[in-house]
Amino acid sequence: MARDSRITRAGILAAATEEFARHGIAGARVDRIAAAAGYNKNLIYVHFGGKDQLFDAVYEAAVREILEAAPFDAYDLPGYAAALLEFHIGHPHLMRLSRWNALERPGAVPQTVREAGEAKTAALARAQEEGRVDAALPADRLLALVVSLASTWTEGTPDAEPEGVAAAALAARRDAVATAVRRLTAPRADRGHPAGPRLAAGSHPRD
Amino acid sequence: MARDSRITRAGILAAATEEFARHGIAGARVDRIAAAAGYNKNLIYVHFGGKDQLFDAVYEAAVREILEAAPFDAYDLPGYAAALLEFHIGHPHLMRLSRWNALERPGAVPQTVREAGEAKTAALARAQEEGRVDAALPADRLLALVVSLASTWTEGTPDAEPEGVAAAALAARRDAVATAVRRLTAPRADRGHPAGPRLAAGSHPRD
DNA sequence: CGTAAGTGACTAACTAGTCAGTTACTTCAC
DNA sequence: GTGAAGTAACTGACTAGTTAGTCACTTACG
Repeated sequence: MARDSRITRAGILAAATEEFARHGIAGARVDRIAAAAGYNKNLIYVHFGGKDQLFDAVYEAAVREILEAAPFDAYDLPGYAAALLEFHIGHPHLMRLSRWNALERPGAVPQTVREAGEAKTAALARAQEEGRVDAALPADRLLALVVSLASTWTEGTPDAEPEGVAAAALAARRDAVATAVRRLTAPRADRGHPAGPRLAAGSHPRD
Repeated sequence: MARDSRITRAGILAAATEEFARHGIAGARVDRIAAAAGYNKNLIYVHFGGKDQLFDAVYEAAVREILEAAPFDAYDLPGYAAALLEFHIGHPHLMRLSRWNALERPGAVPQTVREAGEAKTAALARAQEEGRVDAALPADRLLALVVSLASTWTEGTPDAEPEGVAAAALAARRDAVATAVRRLTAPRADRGHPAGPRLAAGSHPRD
């Protein structure tokens, strides 16, 4: 029997990731996590403090994982979006955890995520200034749209399939996302100066 | 005291919508719904059958509402996306209900949603054949991307604000979405598509 | 007075969290 | 080496509070 607390922590974390991803915070059961990990329930309280703090740990680890797996590249946004989509399809847990967190804890964005977002925005703004990314939209808005495109067909959307998609379909979707991001972000030579505020023609869709 | 069962049903449904939108299925409390509606808990079981079936009723009603509020227009996709975003910002409940449903009941897409999606795809495919929408991507994939763009900054995403956004910020986001959708869907003359592509993008995103 | 609408009290099952006690591993005197 | 002592890891049993769902009964209305 393993008596190393690091191994125990890791085992509980793995079981908790599975449980939280599937059922969310309110739906997760501490007993189920302990049973799946093969440890006594009390260890969860000893090692993590409680259900909520266990979720914190799980989510934090998941965020760190995706930040490593899909590094941001302001000079290749289509590639970045494609990598993001591919990672989400291959690791559905992370997107589910993110969605649960957004729904069950409105406004509770982890520090890690916030910082990473700011760094991405800054890098994107730089790329826009250099003329390598279209500058019609400000960096923060553009980034949100790119990430949104990369989240198509992922868990938590109505278009997500319960089971894995065929490889061919996945490739087609990845290409679709890459195409969409390219059209959204490729610099447009004919458009002139990037500073001009030429948004949606300033019309009034609704009055 | 109202003794009309239709009024009772509506009252319970309204309270349940609020509760389910906020807490999801697992997190919702039947007692809370009954108390908020001002009726005895047992009426929920009499009128709806149980917690799960109550959620079904709530979600079905919400879906019908959004289908009415933001009718699909394959010839004005930027306007459609903008209207969708605006509706979601103004009525956050519906997006939250949709996300809860996707997370807590994987693969359980209501018939209404499925049918509406098929109709939209068909209409979009027609618009592509007519050359009024870019045809580089198949209709179903293109539609998913457009809806995804319209879901940026809505509930259930990390970018959603807990409280209402300022009117100016909302307008900027709506225009950003419209711009992105236009770039994604406007017919491109240089693409060498069989159907003669004509200028479809008018100066107004919505009529 | 018959019936549909509504109520209050109840329960069986569950659930997060606690706690006294046990087990295995390390340290160190001899 | 060896065994006593100390300690971190771990366990089983328990509790107090919740929760979905039920049921016998009452109320209002035509």
